[in-house]
Amino acid sequence: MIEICFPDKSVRTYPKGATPYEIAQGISEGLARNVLSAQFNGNIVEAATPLTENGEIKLFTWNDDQGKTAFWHSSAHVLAQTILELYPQAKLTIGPAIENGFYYDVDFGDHSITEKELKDIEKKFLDFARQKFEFKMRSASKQEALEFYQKDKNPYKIELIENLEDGTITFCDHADFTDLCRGGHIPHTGFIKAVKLLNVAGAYWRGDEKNKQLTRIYGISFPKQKELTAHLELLEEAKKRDHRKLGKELELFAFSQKVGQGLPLWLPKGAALRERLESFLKAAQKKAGYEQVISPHIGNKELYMTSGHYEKYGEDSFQPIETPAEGETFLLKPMNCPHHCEIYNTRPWSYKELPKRYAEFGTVYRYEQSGELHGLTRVRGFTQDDAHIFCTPDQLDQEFKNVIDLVLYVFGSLGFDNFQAQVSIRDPKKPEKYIGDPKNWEKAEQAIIDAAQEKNLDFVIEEGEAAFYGPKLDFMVKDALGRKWQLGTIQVDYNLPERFELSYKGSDNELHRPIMIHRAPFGSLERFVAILLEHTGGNFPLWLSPNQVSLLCVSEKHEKYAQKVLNFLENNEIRASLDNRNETIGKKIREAELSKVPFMLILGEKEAELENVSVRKHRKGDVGAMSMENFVELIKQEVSESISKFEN
RNA sequence: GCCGAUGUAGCUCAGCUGGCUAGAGCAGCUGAUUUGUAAUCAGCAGGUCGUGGGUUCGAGUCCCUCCAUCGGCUCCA
Repeated sequence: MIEICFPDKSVRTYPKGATPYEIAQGISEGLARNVLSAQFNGNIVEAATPLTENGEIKLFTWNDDQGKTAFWHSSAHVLAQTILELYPQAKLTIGPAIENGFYYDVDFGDHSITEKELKDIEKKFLDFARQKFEFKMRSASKQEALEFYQKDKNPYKIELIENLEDGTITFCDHADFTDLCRGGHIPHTGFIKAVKLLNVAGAYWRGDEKNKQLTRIYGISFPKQKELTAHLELLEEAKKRDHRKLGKELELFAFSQKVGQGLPLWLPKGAALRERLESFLKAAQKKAGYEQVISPHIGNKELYMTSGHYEKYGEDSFQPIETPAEGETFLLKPMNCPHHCEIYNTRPWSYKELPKRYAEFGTVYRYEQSGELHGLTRVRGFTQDDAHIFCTPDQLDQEFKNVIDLVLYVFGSLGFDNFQAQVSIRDPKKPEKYIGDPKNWEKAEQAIIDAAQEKNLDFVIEEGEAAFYGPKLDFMVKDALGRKWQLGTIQVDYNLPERFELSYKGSDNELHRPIMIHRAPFGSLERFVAILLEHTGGNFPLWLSPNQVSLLCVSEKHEKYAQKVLNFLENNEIRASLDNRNETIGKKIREAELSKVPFMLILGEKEAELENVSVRKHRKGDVGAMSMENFVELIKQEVSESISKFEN
């Protein structure tokens, strides 16, 4: 007999070799029917794994992330089985579960998969799933494993196995299909009632551009058809919040083929929105002791040779600008830091004067590969809400934490509460990617981790995500479709101060190197506005709304009164516009609603007579009549409420 | 940059397997209407079908080039 401890700390005894499925059966048949996988003594096991020792168990169903992982992992097996059935010449590589579904990377040789073929694959997939094939794990020696795939002429699996240790290799069989696998399956394929293969994409073998490009098939599966339908509806809903669609509809920004790809044009309403974000941050930064600076859009090549950026990105960037006079070479500014270093360098500094905090809404240009461009989130010309802090080693800790506070303040003000903090450090396997003294790197990485811990940030550490000159603390936010984007970023840099020979006079009357912090709470105005659009669906907080109030006259007769109300609002610094077209009031309201303007004022006979306004709120409807003064009060209150919310 | 898909009026979309002067709704313009909380009516105008080439008696439709966009991969100072 073995003793099994449950999450509620209760303990029961079972015969040796009992499986999680049988244990679930002992609790209830319903649970047993729904158990997808389990965790035993901290390891993921299958529902059918015999347990032979005492331990703690957790049973997972569809409602647990681990249950979903097992479900999708198993679905990837069925997809692989289906692919080999329909395309016997295909070579399987890897096929994991992901956050929402699963994929399988396959080498189809010269064949490319079409949409129609996906349908056929889905059909066969469900055919197999319905047959309730059990997943069975078994161990194999390295030799056996290699032989299996040599027979199969699959160089990818052979490469994978060659990197595995003998004795740790396991296979999973279901039906007559076998795959190299670490385990973590649902009991049988019959649980999978619905599947949708979402798209095909190219993906490099082992993620390396130099390797062969494989075909990746993405899919998602569910235990009920209804859940698949709901998921697809959710995706449709998300598309409505796409910032590219909203940006066009709300006339915020546009792109032009003539101007060039990845070069956004800000329309009046979008530019006004940006300006409000800028002044919001400028005010916060002024309070935090920043000073605004301005630097030009091009810089001498020498500048970027000094900074090291030329060596790193010169070849893969916009190419240098040559002047008519020989020997002059300029580059489009790809970042502001070197300029700010030179601003620091304009005079000597005493330790008593540090930290210096130079801030600039600096527009930079980067040659992003064409396939990388994506709406406003990845562009070739964008404006960073950049600043560089030059401080002494003693000040680093406090300065860094102050910046975290500033980023949290900005995110809080705009309602980004579900961000993910990420400490981006070096890739230990690729030291050649980074410049500077490893000792400084260690110091900087530790400083960031300490600060993140002290600020109680819920953070993950990502290897290989650091900038080439230093580690970062990044603030990641998801878009409507769940893709992660880096918004805020804080970076510690020992490198540029060295390269630009920055110094300050210490209390010991000796020259010392300052440390530099790069930081941008928004990241870039472009990306920030994009993600803000996707989060709000275009329903901006009142203080940011391009147009806060639309005045709608009932007929042209009331235009004069409406004009008076408009003047009154504008005198009170409220952004308002007048719709005096010869249209019905119903139509004007409809259009105002569609344009997502927060407030509408209906102005007709009654209002002109009583000198008041009838207020309608976006998505809420009629809220009744009030005096102009009270309406202005209402607006001001709503604005100050949303501002004060993030003042504390 | 790579893999795959897409590109018809300002916007959203029809246009079957190639066949008469390329259609619709919304937006626009003109006129009528002077309107009370999500679309008043009528008329008019608007497209060398992303670009350049090719196949064909004939191309929006088939093939190729390039450009742009979308989904991924890689990259992201």
